[in-house]
Amino acid sequence: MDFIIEATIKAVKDLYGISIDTTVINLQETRKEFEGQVTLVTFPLIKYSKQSPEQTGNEIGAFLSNTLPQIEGFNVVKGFLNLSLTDSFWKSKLFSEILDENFAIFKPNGKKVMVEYSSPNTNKPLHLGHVRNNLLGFSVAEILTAAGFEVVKTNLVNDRGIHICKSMLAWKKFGNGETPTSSGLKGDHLVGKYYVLFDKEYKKQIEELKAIGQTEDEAKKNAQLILEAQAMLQKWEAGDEEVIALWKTMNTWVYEGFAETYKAMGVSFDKFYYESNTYLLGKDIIEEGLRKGVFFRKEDSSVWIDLTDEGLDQKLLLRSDGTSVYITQDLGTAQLKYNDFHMDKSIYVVGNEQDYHFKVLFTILEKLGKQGADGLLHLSYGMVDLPSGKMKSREGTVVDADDLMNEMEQTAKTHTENLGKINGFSEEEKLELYHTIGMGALKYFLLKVDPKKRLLFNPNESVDFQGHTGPFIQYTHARIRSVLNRVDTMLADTIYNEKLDIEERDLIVALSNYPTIIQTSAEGYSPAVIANYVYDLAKIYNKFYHEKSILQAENEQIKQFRLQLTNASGKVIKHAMSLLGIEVPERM
RNA sequence: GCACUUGUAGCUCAAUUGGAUAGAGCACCUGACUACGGAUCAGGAGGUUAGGGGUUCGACUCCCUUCAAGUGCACCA
Repeated sequence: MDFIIEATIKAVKDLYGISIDTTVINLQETRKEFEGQVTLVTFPLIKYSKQSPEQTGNEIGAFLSNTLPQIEGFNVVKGFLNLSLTDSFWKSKLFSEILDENFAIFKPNGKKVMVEYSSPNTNKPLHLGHVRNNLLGFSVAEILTAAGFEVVKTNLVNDRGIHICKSMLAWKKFGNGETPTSSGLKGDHLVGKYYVLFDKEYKKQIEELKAIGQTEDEAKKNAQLILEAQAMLQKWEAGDEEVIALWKTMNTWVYEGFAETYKAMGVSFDKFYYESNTYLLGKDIIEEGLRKGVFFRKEDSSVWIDLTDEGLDQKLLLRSDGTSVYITQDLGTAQLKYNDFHMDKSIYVVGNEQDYHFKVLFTILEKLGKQGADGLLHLSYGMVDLPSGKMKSREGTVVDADDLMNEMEQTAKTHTENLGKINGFSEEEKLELYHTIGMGALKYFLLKVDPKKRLLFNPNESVDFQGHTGPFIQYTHARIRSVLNRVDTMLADTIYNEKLDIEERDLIVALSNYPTIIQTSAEGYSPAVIANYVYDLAKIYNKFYHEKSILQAENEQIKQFRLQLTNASGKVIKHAMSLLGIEVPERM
């Protein structure tokens, strides 16, 4: 709508003799209850016009409809100037933009962005919280790619530390050599089972110690199991062959399990980083910071940074014994990633519980003057809560990712069978469809919510398949395909003499917004923008579909025109859904 | 206690980033042509945008304040 903005600037110049900036021009889509498709808000302009908002609207409206052939009429309601664009404008919008094969395809912008997401621990299987993280990360990567960025998806695997040793130790003590093969358990679930078992046995020991007079804190420190786990960690760090071998074995099980889950979720990565390789990094950055005077050393020789000027605290960066803390290795890893890829932006998809950590991390990197520091972003998302509150693995209230996905497929199966519309599907096709629909429902459910907001998931009320849902949009696509599959000749006519019906025009307007929507969602790193758009689009298409006959249209020209509209809608729906990582079926 | 985030219909979410009479879905009620797929469409009911104050032509949006919920404040990761 740039031409309207330009013309408005000219209008203000010609009418009132003042040059204005584009920023004071506020264009928006006209509300349904009024005539017109584009609305100019006149309030910001009245200080130049020195007229009432109505008067200003009328004067600019008259100017615009006189100078712009695309505008056929206008009306002013309060301070809002509603512009009606001609049919031929909207038709050419459809024929020359929307139906063009390059529609909504952005040229590469030459910028590289890294999206780090997933980043699991290798001591237990993934749960619903991870699912949100993975879907968000993947979708944001798709959206940025569509917006013209070169995207590198990375996964920083937390594969070492005391928690890993806990499952290792429990397996060694109580496992009797159990393996995924021998037990039939998925690798990550098997390892997770021993993590839980460790906790159970550990608690028992704590109780025993308390019974003989130790305090809670003492008991936690002195319990045999935790001492053994700590000893195991030390052995791991010392490179003890036996411990390393066990670690490798169990991690391999976990990776095999994760690979399955990732595949089911439909996410992927370009580069894996492992903390077992990066946990010692960062010490040279400590030296650098000390040299530059950004960090300081206390008498006990621990190293700190003072961030009180930034409204943060003093932060420990290196212990008095010279060993690193968490943020030390994050500093090192940030440097490593930059050295590897030289990206312009680096996005960390991590829950909002780490807001403070990332504020500190980014501030430090900035203070050090690190390259790429200005492109760092914490994509902070809200926790997934159950009606009972937070998920707690130790209390068994986690929603397991694999279980959840299976349930979704089962529900999809039940719905589909009840409707009985898939005659002729092979068993394989059926399974694929159930997966597509079940995951569509789940992904849409999680992605339609603004990332920064917390999300409530009620396992007892299954995710809907009707209304504002993934399957609703998938269904719209399937119906579009069904119509298109019934015609054997589709002409690419670009001449259309009939008057546009409201439903047709509304659809063109919605379709034409798509590139802007991609832009907006990329700028805000928000798949929810796409999700809400594609739902609106599907609704508008369904309205059109219901009101207008396509195959039985009044004449062949109208039929062909509506087929093209249908075709364009199907393509945009499919593309937008793909940005959410959701597939759309041909039939369902 | 301090810091950050959030609070919109009974429930789950929107609101073009300060614009019109705050919109959808679910649930509830009513209706839909012998037509291209009814996982659809149309209509009804449902709101003091947590409360109060302020800025503005205009506030769900910005500022102050009270309340409520969540998260973070380790020589843990």
